[in-house]
Amino acid sequence: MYSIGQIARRTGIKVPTIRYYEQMGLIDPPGRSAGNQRRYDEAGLERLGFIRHARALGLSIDMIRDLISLAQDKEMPCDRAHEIAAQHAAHIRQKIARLQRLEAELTRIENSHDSGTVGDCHVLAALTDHSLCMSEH
Amino acid sequence: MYSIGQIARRTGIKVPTIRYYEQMGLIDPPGRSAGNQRRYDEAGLERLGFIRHARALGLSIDMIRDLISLAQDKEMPCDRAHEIAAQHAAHIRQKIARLQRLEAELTRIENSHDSGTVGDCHVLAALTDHSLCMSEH
DNA sequence: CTTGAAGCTATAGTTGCTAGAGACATTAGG
DNA sequence: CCTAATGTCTCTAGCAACTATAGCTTCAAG
Ligand SMILES: [Zn+2]
Ligand SMILES: [Zn+2]
Ligand SMILES: [Zn+2]
Ligand SMILES: [Zn+2]
Repeated sequence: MYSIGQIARRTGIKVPTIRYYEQMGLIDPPGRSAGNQRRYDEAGLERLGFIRHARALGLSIDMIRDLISLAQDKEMPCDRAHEIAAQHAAHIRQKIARLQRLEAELTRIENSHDSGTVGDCHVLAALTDHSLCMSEH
Repeated sequence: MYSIGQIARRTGIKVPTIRYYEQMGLIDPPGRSAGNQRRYDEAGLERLGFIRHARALGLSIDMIRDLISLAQDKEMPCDRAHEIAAQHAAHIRQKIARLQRLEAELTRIENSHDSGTVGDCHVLAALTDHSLCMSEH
């Protein structure tokens, strides 16, 4: 039996975050000590490890809840898990593409040197005026 | 004189967002009609255009507020503007790098095929266990 | 002068936590 | 066994940058 602090140390998830995950329904409410403190078993530890890794990979709380519920029955087909992963990967790729467009514009803006006063600052002009941009973003 | 709705249409910023920007101190509170409705002039329109483009480039409200205040005096040196832009570009580059690491892992996970049941799903296993990952993320 | 669209304020919800307050529980040392 | 230090409890509020709703007032066209 682990206290919430021990679980926090072992998983690297902060104590309030663990309570938050419980509130969000990602973990089953654990048993309690005589004094009403949470006591976790190995299953709880494992579950939190899963959540930690899934969050580190960028999955949302909702996706994680779905994955957990469909992982309950080992006999079920896992298509939905693949679907969630693919959907998330697509989302990440979109984000990357958008950020790369921003990065290109920002690099261009960064490299435009000027006389050094606000009045004719190329950086400020470029931030103001999208028509100076080379692409959409 | 433009109403808030006209400004919204011209800038592509939603009406509640314009009011929010006013509350955040990004735009000077505009004059009001006899019936207490906001009335904007060209300066207000231009300011909102600046905010819109800066937000589209990913700058935070705080950065934008700083840029606006330092752009007030045309005679001042613009070093700080360059600094803010560079700082933001660096931040975007960091984000891209992190997302690319995630993307690599997710692609690997996506491409791992399996028998199709939850019990031995490679996707679920990979999401659970970081030791199956090829890199940090 | 009426009516429907647009505007007003204030409040709450979104996401994924994080930080505090104030009270109670546990544990290690003496 | 007692005490002090640390840990844990619940509840509430805050972050960023909006978005949505409710209930009301104002505007502009016909
Ligand atoms: Zn400059
Ligand atoms: Zn642009
Ligand atoms: Zn599978
Ligand atoms: Zn991993």
